[in-house]
Amino acid sequence: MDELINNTATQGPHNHQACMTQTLQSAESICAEKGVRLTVIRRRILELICSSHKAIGAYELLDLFLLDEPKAKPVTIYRALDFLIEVGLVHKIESLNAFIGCLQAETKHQTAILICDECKNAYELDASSVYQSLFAMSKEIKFTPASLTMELHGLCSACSKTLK
Amino acid sequence: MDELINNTATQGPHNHQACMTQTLQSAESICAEKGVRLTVIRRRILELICSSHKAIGAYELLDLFLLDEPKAKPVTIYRALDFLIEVGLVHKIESLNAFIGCLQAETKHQTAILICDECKNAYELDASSVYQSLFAMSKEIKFTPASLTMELHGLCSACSKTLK
DNA sequence: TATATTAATGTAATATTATAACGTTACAAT
DNA sequence: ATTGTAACGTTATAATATTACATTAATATA
Repeated sequence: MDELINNTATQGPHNHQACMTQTLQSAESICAEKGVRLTVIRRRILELICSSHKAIGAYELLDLFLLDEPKAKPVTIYRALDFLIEVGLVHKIESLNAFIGCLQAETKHQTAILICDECKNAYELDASSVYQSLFAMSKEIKFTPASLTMELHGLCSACSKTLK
Repeated sequence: MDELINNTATQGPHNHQACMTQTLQSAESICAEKGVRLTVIRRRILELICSSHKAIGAYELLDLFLLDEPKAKPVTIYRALDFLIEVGLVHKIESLNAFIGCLQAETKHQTAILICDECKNAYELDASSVYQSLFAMSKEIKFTPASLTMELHGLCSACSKTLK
């Protein structure tokens, strides 16, 4: 059944330090398993992305990364992002040109991204059923589906209340 | 029931001149009804976008527009695009930073965009059922949905055959 | 009809996002 | 140790999009 992925984050404050530690450990083992290299740079960029659940832009990321590595250039960030996206550790939010960490990179998943336009937090919702139905619809008209981008903008629970 | 919108375009060659004429006439009446102005510039940009079913970038559009208006600047294009999108005559494809004309702007619609990665033609599929189900899922976790971006990449019928 | 008001456009500059090209270094496999 | 490949450094630039402010056109109102 479809369900929310990073539910701790949506349900209010969570232990973010633990969340990050877990994400990074998971990233290590995923890369080990795939035989790809989570270098110091890549790991650091992932860490920066995962330091919150807000979507972050490449140049914001660069600004943060520059604090460690004063000579870093945009391409350093984009290369790391390409890698992290390829491996499935990060998602790009196309409607924002920004990036979020993936909290369930181990498992093959078909998710919709929920973006709060107020606080900018982004969540992933498992939407397999929706994928299936859209893929089926497209196949009916002989379209061969490859990849689906699904981004739902709106207000998260907390922000909905605040703005009431 | 969900169904393909611009099916003539997916099913093979269609009378594109008629398709465009109809789209532009429809645009005129939509703007009249809404009490907004489809100026010469806006109409021309819409015409350029609708001259094919391929997604077109803002600067490609500018190159075409410059043939008429040699002094045009990027902002001219973006302003027209903002207007056309606002009115619902054009959609932005976020995953391509490109634009397509909307073939059913009269009727309120909830569509997925199908993008052929080979020929770049883009279609709209009515996906109300998918919208409903995703909106419902998001509400279950107290997320207040506002707008949904759904872009399915793959291969259209014609290109699937060709590449076989 | 004159005038005020708002919407649209002109023009220049610049911000933001992303990639290309090419050299160098680090790592891994023989 | 040598060699091939992957990662990174460095510079430059491409591609996408917006801001700011002046001017003109359209519409509304006196």
